[in-house]
Amino acid sequence: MANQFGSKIKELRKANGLLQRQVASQLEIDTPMLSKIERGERKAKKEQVLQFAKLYKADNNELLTLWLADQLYDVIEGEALADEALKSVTKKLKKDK
Amino acid sequence: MANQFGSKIKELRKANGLLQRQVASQLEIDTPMLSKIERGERKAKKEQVLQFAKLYKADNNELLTLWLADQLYDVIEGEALADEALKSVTKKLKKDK
DNA sequence: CTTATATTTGCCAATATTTGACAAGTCAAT
DNA sequence: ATTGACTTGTCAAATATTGGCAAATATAAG
Repeated sequence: MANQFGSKIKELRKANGLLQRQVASQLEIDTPMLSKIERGERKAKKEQVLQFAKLYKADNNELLTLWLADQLYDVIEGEALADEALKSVTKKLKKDK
Repeated sequence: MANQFGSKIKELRKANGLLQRQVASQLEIDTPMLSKIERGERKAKKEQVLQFAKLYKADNNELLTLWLADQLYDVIEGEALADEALKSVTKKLKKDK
């Protein structure tokens, strides 16, 4: 259930000595929602990812990458052909660029 | 708009000398729906992917891979960090295995 | 153990997205 | 102008996602 992004922002919150209550109010969500985002039960919005980065003095791109990777993972989770598909899309990406 | 899977099954349909009407009835959908799947406007169900493979005497895994890759592509389309995210998830996949 | 605070869980209604179906459209060949 | 193949547009029904609240469960301190 947990995902990379959620684990990361939980860790960052602790490292910054903040409570869910404090962070949640900054993002204008309630603490149950933040709890769910941290545990990967809900997906953060892209805009919120940037807010996390700012609050925690973390790198935008690092968090955005984890956040995107989680979404990719959701697609291939449990798929036998996951790695083939990843190769295929990586290849296509290079081609189009 | 077009995607890899749609283009492939359209090509396979032609190669097998079949009309949308004929294929659609086999899959128990209407021709507008098949048209949309072929053009990437709608997503086929996994079960339908297998039906396509059977009808067109094509390889299950090849079609399933394209179909999955399209879904991955939808996630990263237009994202600046697409390749980073792909790397990240590829890495995670290897690790978990 | 009891209280106080932090986090998590469960649930629900509002909203948004996806779906399947149909009618009408275009296009090419005759 | 008619026919057949395919595409486009629209719609309501089904499904999924969302945000928020109330209640449950931890965690820590006295």
